[in-house]
Amino acid sequence: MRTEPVNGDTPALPRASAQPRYRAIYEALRQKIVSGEWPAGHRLPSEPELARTFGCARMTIGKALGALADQRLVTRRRRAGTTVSRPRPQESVLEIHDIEAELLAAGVRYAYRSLTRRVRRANAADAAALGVPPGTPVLALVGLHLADARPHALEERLINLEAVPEARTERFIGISPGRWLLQRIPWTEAEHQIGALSADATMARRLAIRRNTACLTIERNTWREEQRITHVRVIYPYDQHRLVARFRYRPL
Amino acid sequence: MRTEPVNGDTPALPRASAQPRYRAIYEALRQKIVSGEWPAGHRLPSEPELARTFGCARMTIGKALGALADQRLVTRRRRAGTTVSRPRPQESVLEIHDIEAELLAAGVRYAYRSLTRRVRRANAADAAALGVPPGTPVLALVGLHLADARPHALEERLINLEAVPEARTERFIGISPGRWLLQRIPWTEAEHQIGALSADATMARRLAIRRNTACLTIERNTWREEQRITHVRVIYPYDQHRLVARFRYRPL
DNA sequence: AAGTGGTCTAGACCACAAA
DNA sequence: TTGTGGTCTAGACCACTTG
Repeated sequence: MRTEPVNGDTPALPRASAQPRYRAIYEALRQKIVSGEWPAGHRLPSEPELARTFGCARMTIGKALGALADQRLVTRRRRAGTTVSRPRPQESVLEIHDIEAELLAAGVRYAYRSLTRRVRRANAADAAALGVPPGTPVLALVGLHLADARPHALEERLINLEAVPEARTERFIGISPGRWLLQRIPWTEAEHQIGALSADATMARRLAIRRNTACLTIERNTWREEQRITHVRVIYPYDQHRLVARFRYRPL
Repeated sequence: MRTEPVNGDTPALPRASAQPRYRAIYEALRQKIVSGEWPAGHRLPSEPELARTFGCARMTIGKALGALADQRLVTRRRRAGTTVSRPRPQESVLEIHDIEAELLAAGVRYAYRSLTRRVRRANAADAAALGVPPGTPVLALVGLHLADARPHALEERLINLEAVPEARTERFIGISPGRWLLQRIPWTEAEHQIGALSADATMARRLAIRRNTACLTIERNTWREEQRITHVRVIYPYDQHRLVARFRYRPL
């Protein structure tokens, strides 16, 4: 039992480096794993033991181990302890960015040009794509994303007017529907499908490419708390666009 | 100053629900944000204030706010406090899974069939793809991923033999190169490019599809701590495969 | 039954950035 | 200058799970 005035334990650390302590510990443990010194299945020392080793509180160890677990480098179970995970299944993550922001970042002039715009009651295809009952009022848009005035991608979009009634009168001049929606509706869930298709005559004309050119497609369904917001399919000519993503082990 | 025997503060919580306290707080705060009650730019109460509100320690609040920050729902800065972020840029994340695991999960028989296998010194194309100096010994593989004995995807792979010398003698019978590598080399960094192409005559023959069929391609470069491990391009016939991913606000 | 991780507390010091 | 988040501690209770 402690009854001293207690000023606050150790001086919270000398903090020799700018790096937080839990991160230094995280790096040290991670090194043991990626170097192979601790192979898959190896059991790490328990939290109290590591706390003694590193001379810190158990909570600090917990934070470091939690970070390793977040990255699937270790598996943690009560009683069973913390063990090195098997090499992660070949799985990674691709970030899908906003087209406009991406183009602006690349230093090209961006514009969205609306091609068609119709308010209608959802037909069978609309209902299937958007996931709403047939008859639901929807806004159907087709437009072009332009980079330096050249077609960059073709967008086909359905907006659920029950979820976003104010879209009924919006003309989308000078703003893409995606951006317009984002300024109003923060989505909470999204589903993506990435595929490929050969451009048909209409697509080819709109994108100024040859027929049957292989194109990349991204379809995205967006929800806001159970309610369907929008369905969009974006078509990229393959030779003009690639999705790129790079991943490090997350540096915390 | 406390000098009582101190048994450990409150009984660590009645724990009415199975849910940890920080998570309940996280959910409560998140609701304020996604409901619009706290719009973008709104400043949240400070940590000590929230601790009083929720009747818990500041650290518990910090954990909840940290989770919100991880998901970009709020921005945290010293002195400036915690503010609601602007609706997130249209950006999401696509998981790229291991082909074999995916097919097995779908309940189909999986097999890898090696088509060609060559050890050579990297030519210019190899060097560019794999990111090693020309002349570096590489293993070049072409193979098929089979689902229920039908071609599912075509894989073209280069392996850096300086990084993985034991691949020189491996025959990849009954195991795909990807899986073989994973069992040996945990990668720490990867870069992906997703694109589309029209199948040429060779691809079409190997995949048993018609020429010029639009295909989805995934290229992946893999590093281990600065060293290049492998480059792989996988080609999927568009009508047989789509990449799908769904994202909720991460439930913590 | 016992040991592990999961969570929590009350308090503290510090770094940083805004006022 | 000052208030904020970032980190840390020593200790505690609890839930889970395995031996």
